[in-house]
Amino acid sequence: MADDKDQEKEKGIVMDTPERTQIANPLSKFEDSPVFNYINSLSPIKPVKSVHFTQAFSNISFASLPSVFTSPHVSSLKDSKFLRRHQFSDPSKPELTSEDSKKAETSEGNSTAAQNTLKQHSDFNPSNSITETSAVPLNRCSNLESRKLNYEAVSPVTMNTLKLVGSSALSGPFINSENGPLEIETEIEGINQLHHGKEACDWDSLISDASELLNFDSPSDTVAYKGSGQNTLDPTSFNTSLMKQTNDDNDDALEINEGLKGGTENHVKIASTSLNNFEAGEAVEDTDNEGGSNLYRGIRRRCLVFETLGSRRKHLEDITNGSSVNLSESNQTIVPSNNLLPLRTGNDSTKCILPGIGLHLNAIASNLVDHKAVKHENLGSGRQLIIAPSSAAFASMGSGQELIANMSDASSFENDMGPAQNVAEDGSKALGFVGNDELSQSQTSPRKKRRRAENAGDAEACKRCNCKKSKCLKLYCECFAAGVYCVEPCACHDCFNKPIHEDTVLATRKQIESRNPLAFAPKVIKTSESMQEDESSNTPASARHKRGCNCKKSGCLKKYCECFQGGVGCSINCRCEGCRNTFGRKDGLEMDLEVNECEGNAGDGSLQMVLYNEAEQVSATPATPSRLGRQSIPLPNSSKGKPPRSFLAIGSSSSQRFGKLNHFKGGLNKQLQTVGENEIPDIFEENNSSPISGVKSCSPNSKRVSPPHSSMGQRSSRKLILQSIPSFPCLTPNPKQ
DNA sequence: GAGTTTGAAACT
DNA sequence: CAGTTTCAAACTC
Repeated sequence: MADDKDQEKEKGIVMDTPERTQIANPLSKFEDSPVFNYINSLSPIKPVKSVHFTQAFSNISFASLPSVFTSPHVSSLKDSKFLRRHQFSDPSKPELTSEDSKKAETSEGNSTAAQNTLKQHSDFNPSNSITETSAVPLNRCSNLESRKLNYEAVSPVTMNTLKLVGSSALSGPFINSENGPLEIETEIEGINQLHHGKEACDWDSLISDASELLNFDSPSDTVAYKGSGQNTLDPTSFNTSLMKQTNDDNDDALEINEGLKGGTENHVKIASTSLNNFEAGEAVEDTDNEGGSNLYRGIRRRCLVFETLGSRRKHLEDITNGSSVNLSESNQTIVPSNNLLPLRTGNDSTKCILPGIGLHLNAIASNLVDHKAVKHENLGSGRQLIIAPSSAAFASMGSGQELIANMSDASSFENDMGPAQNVAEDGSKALGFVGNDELSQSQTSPRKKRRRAENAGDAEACKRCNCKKSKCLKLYCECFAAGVYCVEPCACHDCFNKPIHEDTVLATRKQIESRNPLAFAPKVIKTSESMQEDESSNTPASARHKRGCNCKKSGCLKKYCECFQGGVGCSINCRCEGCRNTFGRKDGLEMDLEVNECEGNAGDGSLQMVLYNEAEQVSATPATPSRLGRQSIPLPNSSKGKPPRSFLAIGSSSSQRFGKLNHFKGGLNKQLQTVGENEIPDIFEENNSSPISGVKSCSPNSKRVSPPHSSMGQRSSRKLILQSIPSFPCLTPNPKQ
């Protein structure tokens, strides 16, 4: 324990939680046990140490976590999850260890049990390991946490050399407990809902869907990996495990975290840990070939992002408190360009992608990661990690195709799963983003970047602002408005919309929200359900602009018009003049026509394709821009946890399907962001009862779509699939359209 | 790439 | 709430 404290001290983290002490005793006892000693003797690694560190680390993580949660809304959701996991992990670990000890005691060959477990892991049969991991304790205890704990225990073994006997031992029990994923899923879902429910309540007034969205958002994470089906790995587990590892093996951590220094190490470590997790995930998932795993990773990443954020925050605080850490360094790491470039040599870059992105992106990233054994060596900080994806991650990638190819490869193992498609799609977007980054480095012109991005990604991969006077702290700034930090590709001047200025950003957000509580709410909200409510809209479109447009000259036919930009028809709320919005005029005539057209062409594959693709794009894109590798701005809780619009998905499936008949080419990008986001939830929501049918009918890729549904449809993963599926077509390298 | 247009956001 | 200004994206050349 002394060692632990020392380490903590070194890291500038003071962790003397009661939990720790509590844990400590049992552990020490355990360590003293002959079995433990025996095991230790067998393994070159020193379990005792590891155990201690694990605890310490958990504690550390604990400490850092709270800071993470300071950030509002989206983060809060995930954070909460994350936090929970950690929390549980902490307590559970002791249990686990005790369990292990128990097992060891019971088992004659004390070492045998451990060895067996180790073997299982060491054999590295990904599927096996995964299964085991996933084989969560059936206990309805519904403790994801418990599961997570289990995962934690397992993961370390799998990934690193079996250091933790206890963990390995633990895996044993769970192996048998393989439960239908469904059950687990439900559990998870329930939990998620619980978590999200809180957040949602704030929103409900504005958007009834918001709650769903929220649920969808994070749940999707869970769902995602649930959906993956059998093999569900808990990201957190990886994180924790990795964390442990990092603590245990400073060597490893150090290696990974080269360039990180002293006080920053804690945070950095966390980040790196997450990266490690990815790696681990890779190992496990590589063989897995299931989209779910990817999705799952997405979750992890997301957590990572938040985690990193939190850690970063804390880190900063620590630093300010006199820690040896170089603040500037940490901050700088945020900027991808510096550190990232060196890093990425081909494969490495892929890992960078991981950072908290949307599911799609996550999936992409995960895929990439899976296929590429990457080392996240230079990931200095969480931030870097987060941002890395954009610039660094793809820096190596020459062309979008390349990226896509990679992605497709990665996705290929997903077996025609929607996720794979998503991946590809995302990849293209990401590519665009990447390309932008690349370009950004060489080219200073934002426009150029933008164009490049568009070209490469086909859709604006992410938001890139060009603010000159607003400091990116006003809604003028697209990044800020979208609830994301500006990244390198942005050509903004005097930008304050960066993690470094998180406080400022949050304060500004609060201020703006105080003025307009819905300022950061999605501009396009689903109205399909509310169609009845929203009598103003006769149109079939299910989404409408929140406030409506005020166009005078554009006729609502250009992206100047927010309605058009959002891919939604104008509504009664609009004060536009001469509205000719192809997605639906104020009078709703156009929409009706569109609907008829769509329906009439139901038999026409091409037409359907068009519709579907558009819809897909909508759904897909939204996730990417903000999530694509960019750190989302933690929303102030005070704001009632309104998610950044990018995160808020208020579905409008119908609008997508019908309203998008129009050939909206230029405006898709943003449209996607708002509507698209919305779309997903909507589909999810509306199609819940008969999810697939709706999609299938219009989807050109029905094949791809249907399989996932059918196979996974029973699970909550279905939601995820739906979401991902839509996105696929547009991004695919060779969209039929 | 520069300049113009446009409409949202911010301000009064 | 209305009018004006500011701003940055969208667009055009």
